[in-house]
Amino acid sequence: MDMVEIFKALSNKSRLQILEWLKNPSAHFPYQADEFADGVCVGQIQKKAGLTQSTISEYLSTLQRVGLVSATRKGQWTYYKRSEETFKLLSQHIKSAI
Amino acid sequence: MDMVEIFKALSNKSRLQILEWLKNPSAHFPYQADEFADGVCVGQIQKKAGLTQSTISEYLSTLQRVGLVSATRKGQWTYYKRSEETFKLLSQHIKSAI
DNA sequence: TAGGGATATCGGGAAAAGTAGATATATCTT
DNA sequence: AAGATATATCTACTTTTCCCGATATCCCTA
Repeated sequence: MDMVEIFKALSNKSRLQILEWLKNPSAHFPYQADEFADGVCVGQIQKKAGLTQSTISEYLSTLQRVGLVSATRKGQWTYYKRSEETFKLLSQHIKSAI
Repeated sequence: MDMVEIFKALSNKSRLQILEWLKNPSAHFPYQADEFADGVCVGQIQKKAGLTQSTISEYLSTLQRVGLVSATRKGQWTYYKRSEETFKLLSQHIKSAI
């Protein structure tokens, strides 16, 4: 875990917001039959965030690079969901190491 | 707790390092009779970090602004120490809210 | 009260991050 | 194979961060 990079990724209102939405997708995004098993696609997140497509795509890739979310490609869509394990480790790390 | 600002403060190698040192001052700084009751003074931190005095002073003030450390002025020295409560809250917040 | 030491603040140049528009790529549909 | 749709990447501009040197402020002691 590169702490500096993780904290950088978290140092942004929009990215934090996205992570919160992804914590409970059904509360924040339109109905999906699969109950968001793979997460939420870029377009939905973009619509809700109100930033451009390219910005959101980059933000998600930033979050993925540091391990806070994972991506699954399904056809023309890429679904992103939280990597809860990373959050757990991060929380522990803050308690023990930092 | 302004999460974005806290994460920004943590998004820097040197500041993270300082926080780690302050976690156990006697392991990282010269002997002090008071067992670091008020923390460590700016000069000691600066010497160890190898950055300029102005940079360290600013870094410490950044950490203080977001509540990660507290400062105590004693004569011409300012001692900084960790605010453990903030770390606890942060760790919890990451688990529950983000 | 003058000098000196410790810390804080100010001003700036280089590097990185924030964000957009344009374009490329991948995939689906017909 | 062509067009439409979803996402990723590239380029560029603006804002912020990283540090520094210089200077100001605070406090101690002779």
